[in-house]
Amino acid sequence: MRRASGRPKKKRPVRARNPRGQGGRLRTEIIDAATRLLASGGEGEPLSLRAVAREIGVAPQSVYLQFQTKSDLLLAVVEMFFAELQRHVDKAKAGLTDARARLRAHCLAYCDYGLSSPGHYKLLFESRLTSHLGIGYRGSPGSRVFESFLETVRQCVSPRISAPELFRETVVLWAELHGVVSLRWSKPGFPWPPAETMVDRVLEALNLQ
Amino acid sequence: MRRASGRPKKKRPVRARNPRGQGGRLRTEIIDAATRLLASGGEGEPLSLRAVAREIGVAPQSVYLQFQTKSDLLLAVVEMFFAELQRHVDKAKAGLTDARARLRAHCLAYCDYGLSSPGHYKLLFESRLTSHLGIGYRGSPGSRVFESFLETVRQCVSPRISAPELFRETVVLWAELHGVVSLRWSKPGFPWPPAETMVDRVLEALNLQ
DNA sequence: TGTACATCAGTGAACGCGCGTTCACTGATGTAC
DNA sequence: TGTACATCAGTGAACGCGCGTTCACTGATGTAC
Repeated sequence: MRRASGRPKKKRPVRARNPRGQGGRLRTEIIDAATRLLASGGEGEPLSLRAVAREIGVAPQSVYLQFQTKSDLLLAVVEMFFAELQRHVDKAKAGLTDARARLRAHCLAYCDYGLSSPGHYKLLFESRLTSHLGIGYRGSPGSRVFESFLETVRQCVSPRISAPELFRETVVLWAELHGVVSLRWSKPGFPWPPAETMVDRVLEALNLQ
Repeated sequence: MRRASGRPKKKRPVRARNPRGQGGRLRTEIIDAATRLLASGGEGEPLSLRAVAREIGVAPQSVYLQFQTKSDLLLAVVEMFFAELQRHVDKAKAGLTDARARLRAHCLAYCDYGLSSPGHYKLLFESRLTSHLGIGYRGSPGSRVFESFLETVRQCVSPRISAPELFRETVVLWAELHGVVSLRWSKPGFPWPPAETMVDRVLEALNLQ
């Protein structure tokens, strides 16, 4: 995914403009470029609108034809990433029927997403950019992801458990998963046990395995 | 801690230069200013050398009299913050003798540090700035903090536990604490249960309470 | 005791950079008549 | 079938900003003789 040249000197790669009536394609190109940049520039640098334009070979102003501001672009990217995460998790569970196997697959896939796409994960769950983008809980781009996680946990616990208890168990588990991913990127020099080991231990401790 | 004026327009507040021979005082002033800026500008903005100079009322170049580069300044700040975190945790445990009470106090103090000083916590445990500052494990500014945590956990488990098992239990617990703090800042709109509730649940699950 | 000099804590001015954003413009393509 | 015109997908050029860093300089204070 990383560009061949260390520094892109060429400002204007060849790029045919979209056919008349297809200007909206640029929107997808922009989001894709942002995705690529965040995936490759794994160091965690913040995304710049100009870098996205450069990546596509378009003038910086052209981004404004599709997004009102940089924040709007980021919001669109975040929505894409949450959908991506959801697909990743769903795929991992596909075919599994045992509730506990499904939960374990869900947890491991969540970690895998964070560990293989740090740029994407950090934008979703660490960035100051997204915490003030209006992403709260109800109806937020991430809420579907959380709700599917909660349902997956529900299948592993007693049906007589109270809603707050289920919620608490889910959130405690989520915090562990986030810690596994986030700390690993924060302290790469630390002798981390495999993510799988940590996930299995917490599932066992919470009596979910 | 927040500055009275929204935007500091005045570029040159009155400031007496340090007496001859005391130029090194500026070093402390710089670190203090960085501490203040990170504490108040809680939004999570990255620290700039020029902002630090502005905060003290000194020219940007003056920082170079005390630090070779911005990274050196950051390293000094990080060391300060780790020491600060250690003091915070030690203070919470002071006077407690029961091993499990001490561990619980340690965990709650860790969360409290992260929740009350997000700027400091994020620099220590979320920033791209520090993960490449040469902060690994052995001998790193943060290793003392981890080792004291590991010792505190050790007092709560069977003396026959193996070293890798103890290490794993400690790391799993740490990941949970980090998740509790980090996710809360990342998703302020989410209906989080109290940090204490989550800490107590994971301690119970890990049979440490 | 007076003075030349070294030392020290800083500053003035500038460098080149990338950033988000705005305004006026271009040039190809389709459409109305 | 030809042509004037509207629409559309973009660009040229510039704005003001803050950033890390460098180089040459200043002016007060202490010290050697």
